[in-house]
Amino acid sequence: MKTFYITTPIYYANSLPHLGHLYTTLVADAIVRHKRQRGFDTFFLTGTDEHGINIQRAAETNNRTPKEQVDYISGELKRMFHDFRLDTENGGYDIFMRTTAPFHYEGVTNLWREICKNKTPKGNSTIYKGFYEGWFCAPCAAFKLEDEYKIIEGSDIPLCLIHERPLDKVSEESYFFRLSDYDETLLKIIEENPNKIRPEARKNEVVSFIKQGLQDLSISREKKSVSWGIPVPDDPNHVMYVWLDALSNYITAIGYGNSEKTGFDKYWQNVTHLVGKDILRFHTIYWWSFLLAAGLEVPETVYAHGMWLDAEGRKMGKTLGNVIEIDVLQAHFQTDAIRYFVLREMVFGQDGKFGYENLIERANADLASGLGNLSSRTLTMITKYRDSAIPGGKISEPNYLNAKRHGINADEQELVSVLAHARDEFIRRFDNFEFSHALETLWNVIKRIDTMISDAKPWVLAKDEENAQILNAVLYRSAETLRWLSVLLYPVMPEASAQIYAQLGLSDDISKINPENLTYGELRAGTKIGASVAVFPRIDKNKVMSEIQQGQPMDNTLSPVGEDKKSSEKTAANNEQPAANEENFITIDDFLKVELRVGEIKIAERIPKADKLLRFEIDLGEEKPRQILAGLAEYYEPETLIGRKVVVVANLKPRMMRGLESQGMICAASLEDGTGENPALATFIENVDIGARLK
RNA sequence: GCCCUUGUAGCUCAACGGUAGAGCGCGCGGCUCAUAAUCGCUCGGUUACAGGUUCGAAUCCUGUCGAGGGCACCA
Repeated sequence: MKTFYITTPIYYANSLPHLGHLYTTLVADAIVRHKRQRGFDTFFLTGTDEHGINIQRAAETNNRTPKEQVDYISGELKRMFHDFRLDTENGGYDIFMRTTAPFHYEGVTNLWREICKNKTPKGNSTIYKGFYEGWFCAPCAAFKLEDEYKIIEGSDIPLCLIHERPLDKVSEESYFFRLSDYDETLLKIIEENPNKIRPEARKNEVVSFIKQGLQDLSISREKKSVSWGIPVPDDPNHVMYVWLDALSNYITAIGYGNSEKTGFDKYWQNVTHLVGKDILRFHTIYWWSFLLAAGLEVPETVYAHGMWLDAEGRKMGKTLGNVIEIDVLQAHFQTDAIRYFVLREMVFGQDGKFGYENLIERANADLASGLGNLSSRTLTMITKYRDSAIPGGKISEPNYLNAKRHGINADEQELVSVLAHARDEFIRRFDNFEFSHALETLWNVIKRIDTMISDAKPWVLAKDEENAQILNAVLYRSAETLRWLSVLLYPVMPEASAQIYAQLGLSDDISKINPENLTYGELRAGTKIGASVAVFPRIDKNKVMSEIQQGQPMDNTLSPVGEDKKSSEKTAANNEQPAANEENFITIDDFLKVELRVGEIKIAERIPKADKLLRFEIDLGEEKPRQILAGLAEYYEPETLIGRKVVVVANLKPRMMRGLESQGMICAASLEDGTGENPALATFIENVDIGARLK
């Protein structure tokens, strides 16, 4: 039996679930369901990467232990996957991998030992001890990466973003992986197997990266600087660092180096790694080299997909406030509509645009008006004209001419070949990760059947008993097409397809029907159809959009201070629509809904790795100071703000940013179009009491 | 700075050396089985700009302008 193993990246457990996590897992889910239908023996992995300095830091920030932190995040991810029916219970992933699992420790330890035993392609030792040099911040007790320090002009010594003090150049003992010996081997593999890295443009980037020359890779840290990790075998003063630990999950999960899990021999030889384009290099150059060093095969396919941008094509970001919120999707849209949208809208491998409005338009046009309506009109006619039983589809010779007069080809071969061709094309495209095109071919079929119905006019045929056979044929062809579509679309829309299938009166488990074996005519005449219910209810765009906007005022009405120019423009433009026929005024009641209060900044500090956000604790005269995040880091030094009295929007719905809850917003002045001076915090000339309300 | 991709209808994209097309939106007409659905027709493009190669260029080449991406230890 052919096997198929697919993985998503294991998501780093320092931030809450977002669209990126959902998207990749959802695509993998669709692919694996398709392969299962086709009879492949499949395995589907997703999970969390739970070690490293960033987890330690996230844990500290949230007053948790690292273990509590990763339990929390992986729990949230699992909850999201469950909500979107991507978990095992709902026929989704086979394993939710966690790098803190004991079997993973065992597996990685054995992988390390195995790598050590071998030589590189150039005959050198694979792992050696050396010194890792980096910029170290003593108060943080940590090495700083490029985005965690800044270099002031005229100085060579970078400053820590948190402590604003110069970093020390420190070297630390570290194990190194001799990546530099693998360049030729990697290039050879890629050249001989050009489809292993896709899409092609990304493959070329990897190739040119390798050709620049590879440096050896530090694969451990001293325990005193990074404690949260897997110990290096036989050297307890070191823990393994990020990539070796994380990447190897793909094999430990199927039993490499441990006896708890099984399936390595079966599954590893045909694995597809789905990754975001931002981590492609690690999944090719690093990962393949580790595998080669351990004497293992490199993956069959590594596919780098694009990123979701907002409706205007800008990157999504917390500070921009243009993020697609998972709970909004969950609250307002059918899971199947979301699945369809992401697979149809993004040409896989390129970036795609995601806006709630686009989602609604797609769902209404393609699902409600397209597939849903075809299903509805077909089933209704069968109920009405044929007493809810599927009629026979054959047209006998005496009726040939009559059929032709009604625009119907008596020979069903034409439709048979249309369906077969669409099916083949769909499968081919799907296998080739061209989901958008795959779906398009099926929608051409829908269009064709809609046209057939309009041409034949069943409501006219029904009036004359002489046309009974022609009417039967029209209804049968439409119903049979729906059966095919249900089977083909199952991986994309598991629930809706099953519903349509059931409404046709069929009771098989659609997830087990191989679309390759679909045969025209297998829908049996006489089958009693089930109750017809709208599978894709039409979405009231104005209503849903206004609900979404009300639900998250911060995202759509108030732009956080100090933001991107275009963002303010677009935000303003969007808001004109709902209020288009109103005067551009609000009432005093509207204004009083906004609770503006005076607060004193008690704590102001930078957030690691966030270049725009500052974290504040602000006293509003309440029991405890509030934690508020604001995008001011580019304009103010946090220390200078402590003690300052500012205007705070006190009743803004709290929201998570960078894993921290922001319980309000600080008011600052800036031009709508973002030109001019930096944003200025609103303050008072006279002395004011903390907690006083502005009105 | 170096390298790569890209610029086609209002929007999203297809045509990859041979008459520029599709979907959505807009406008008109038809139909009533259907979720204001569906069917037909119309409107709509100096293919960013300027040169060049060619019998013929959206397509190949050069340049200009615009957009996006890659250039290592962060998932």
